[in-house]
Amino acid sequence: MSASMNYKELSIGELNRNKILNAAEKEFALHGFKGARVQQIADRAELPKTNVLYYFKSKESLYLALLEDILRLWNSRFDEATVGDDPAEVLAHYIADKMEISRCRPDASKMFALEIINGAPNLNEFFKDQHASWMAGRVDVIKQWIDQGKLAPTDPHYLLFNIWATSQHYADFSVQINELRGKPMTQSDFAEATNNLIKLILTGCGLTVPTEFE
Amino acid sequence: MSASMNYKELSIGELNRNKILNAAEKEFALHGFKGARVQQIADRAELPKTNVLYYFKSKESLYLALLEDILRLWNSRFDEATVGDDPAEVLAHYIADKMEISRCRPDASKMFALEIINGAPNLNEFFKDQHASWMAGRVDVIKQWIDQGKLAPTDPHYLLFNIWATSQHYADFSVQINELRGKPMTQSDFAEATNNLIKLILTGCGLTVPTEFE
DNA sequence: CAAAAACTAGACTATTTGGTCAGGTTTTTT
DNA sequence: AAAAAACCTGACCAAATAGTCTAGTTTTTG
Repeated sequence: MSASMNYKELSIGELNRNKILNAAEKEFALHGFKGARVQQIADRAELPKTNVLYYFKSKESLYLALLEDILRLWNSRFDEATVGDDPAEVLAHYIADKMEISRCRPDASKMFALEIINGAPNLNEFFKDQHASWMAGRVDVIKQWIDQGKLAPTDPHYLLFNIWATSQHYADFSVQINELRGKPMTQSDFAEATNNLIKLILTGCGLTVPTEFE
Repeated sequence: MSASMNYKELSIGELNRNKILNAAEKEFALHGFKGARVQQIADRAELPKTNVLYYFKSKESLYLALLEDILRLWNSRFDEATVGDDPAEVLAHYIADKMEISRCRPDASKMFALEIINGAPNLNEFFKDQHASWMAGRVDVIKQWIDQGKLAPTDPHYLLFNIWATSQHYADFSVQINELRGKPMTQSDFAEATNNLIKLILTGCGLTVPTEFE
């Protein structure tokens, strides 16, 4: 991007790159890496296929660029929580953040789900190590909360898995959810589901739901 | 299968069909319908590709045969529960059954997950209607339990979604779970996770965990 | 305004893919 | 044992696919 450009306007390149990334996210979310077709990404982006391969040198590099973007979504306030924080506040906000991602970025969630289901062939060791050490840190904080009697004794791993599973389900399984509810989830349905989930998890941990999520 | 055959021995055809179905379940679970390759299914089944297409006339019909098998897995005792039953017993067993599927048939669970994430293009209207009416019936029973004060008030839809999400997560995201735990889930880990989950869900519904799951 | 850089895109290619065919062998039935 | 049915498989084939090449046009820069 040229330096003379103000914040409003994007160069043609930036614009097309965004179009392609958006289209690719949808296609990869629908069909996974192997199943997605460059031509269909191009069609969705309303560009010739050659143009897609001009901006991203291969299907794989496009996929990887997207995956990197998506991994950044996972960052949250919970990352910096310490034993001094209030677990009810921290966990409630963490759950709410996760639900917000499911509502606003369902395709990102689906793409990540497919990557994991497929055996995570594109998540490199750096990311895995980073993720594992994040986990270790969070497990540690939760254990300390339990030791201090702030939280009912429970396995911290399972607690986190349950939070991820339930929140991501609203994105990954949205087709089934909409079919069974008979109507799509509105923003206020999401708010209701979020409070419901916070209540379930927090109650299950012996915590009181913060008033803002009641 | 010929009538003269005893229960022990399978005809060549039955044997090969099983080999193919097992191999295909793995491949479809890894790559989805579009991403799976007939050649790789054949390799995994240790048969020539032509042989796969001898038993199943196309990749699609193989996929559909498998999907039909998998949908039968979803049947459970909960299907026939009525308002007269004990919700704690019924839900605890339902959760335990779901966890057992995740442990024993992870690839079936993954294949189903991919089908839903991909927009359920192969689930026909008959199945969807059947599923929707199952849901309506179960929602009804749960509502009656709530009306009778057997269960804390909660949205029955979200309750079921949460049960599915958490239990299926152990199959669908097993790669991530194993990576973060640093070791694979053993059978007794599953038993522990099951009891943990039952406690979470039941406590969240104001129920007491049946002693067999404590 | 001229040169350079960025962008566009049709034609093409090498490879992969699902699927067919034809001519076999083996197993089952009568 | 003969006929029929079931099973096997190498050789193909047409379509689809990721990616290249080349010859442009447009935009940016000095």
